[in-house]
Amino acid sequence: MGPKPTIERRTAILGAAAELFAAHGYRGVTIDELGRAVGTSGPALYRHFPGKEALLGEVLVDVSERLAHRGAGLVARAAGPEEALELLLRGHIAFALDEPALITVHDRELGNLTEADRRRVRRLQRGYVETWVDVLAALRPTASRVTLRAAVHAVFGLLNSTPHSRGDLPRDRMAELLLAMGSAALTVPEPPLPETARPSAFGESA
Amino acid sequence: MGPKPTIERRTAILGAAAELFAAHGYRGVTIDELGRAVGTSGPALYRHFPGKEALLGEVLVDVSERLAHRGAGLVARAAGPEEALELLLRGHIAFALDEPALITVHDRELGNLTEADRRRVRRLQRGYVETWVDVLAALRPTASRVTLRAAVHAVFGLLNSTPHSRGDLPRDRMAELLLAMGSAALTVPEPPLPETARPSAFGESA
DNA sequence: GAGGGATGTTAATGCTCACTAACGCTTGTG
DNA sequence: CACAAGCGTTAGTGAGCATTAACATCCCTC
Repeated sequence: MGPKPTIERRTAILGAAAELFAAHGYRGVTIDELGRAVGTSGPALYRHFPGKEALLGEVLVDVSERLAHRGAGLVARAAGPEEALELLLRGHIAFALDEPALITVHDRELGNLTEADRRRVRRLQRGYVETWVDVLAALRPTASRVTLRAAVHAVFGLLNSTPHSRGDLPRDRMAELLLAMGSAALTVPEPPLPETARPSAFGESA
Repeated sequence: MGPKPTIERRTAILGAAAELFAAHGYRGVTIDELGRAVGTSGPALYRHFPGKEALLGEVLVDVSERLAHRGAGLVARAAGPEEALELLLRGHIAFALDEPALITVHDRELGNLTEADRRRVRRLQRGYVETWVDVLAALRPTASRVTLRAAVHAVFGLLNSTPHSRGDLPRDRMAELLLAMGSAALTVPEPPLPETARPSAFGESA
């Protein structure tokens, strides 16, 4: 065997890739930097991965799977939609706060994936979004799924802003804040989520 | 004079740069693509700009200035903080919906700027954020500015998600939705923006 | 204790790309 | 009418970088 357990090296590389891609973008990171980050030099990577694209693919597929699976699991074990929504929010917030690099890469690097990887990631993302939409649909039966989808994406934007924008706020304070803001945004109080224009009280043809 | 009014060409190049940088990232766009997008070929760019970095710089500084100036103007002409906040929200939403490429680039490409340009853009961004924080501080005197800053960044994340996530929702519907969600997020109802832990009723030393 | 596979290392190799050179057309002005 | 400036064009040119080659080492197995 080689100088280091091969599995450790693999995961070390994936971790470094996530960090570096998040910090400088996929295109802004070189193979040599990646190698140096795990204590080897450049081309040693090719003993573990077929290439740079494969690295990004594995990172993105992994994040997407974790989000989608955890999300589905949380909803499954929730008593009702209210609880499910809270669990989804808390779960996503914890993820965003604890793995900022993964969230950043997940948000930005879709475009640098192989066609095949991109399809896989998109499918997983869609599934995750639909999990949220299902829960919301139970809570707001009058809103269209199109609207709910847009709302969910908007809340993801809110929650995922964390890696870039968390100031001096301690982690848990930030988590509370995001939970409060996300809940509030998804349960808009007065004019409920704007729907298709109400049909005129006078019928279709004037 | 040349085949085209030089000013038109300049703005055409900047427009194409914004679109292309938003679509493929700064690093993912070549000078030749940029030229082709405005009907010339590659190096013609250098008749108008000193280089690729300068292009990105001009785009980003311009967006940041427009946001900051418009924001300050809106607040100045508002009657009170409630109205100011609504104007800020509506203004930012209109910008995000009408210039998705600019918002995207503004969000993602800070890291590819010259030191000098980055400083300028950061200063403008800070100013814009402080405009929002000032307004919010008037509305929620008990919240710390640190918390308010975090909340403002989070709402920017929500509003700026539009370019990536707007589904089939028509523009104006989306605008309403974002306004409702943004307002709700910034005026969290029950547990107000979480603040530093309330000092124990029993005093400091147990 | 010899062989072989898994890992690494340092030198190519070859492509992409920002930027520069060298040269041409067009147009407004003396 | 020259002619100079503005604007473009097509060929370099040189750096950066992913990937591959060729060669060394270590450790597990027989």
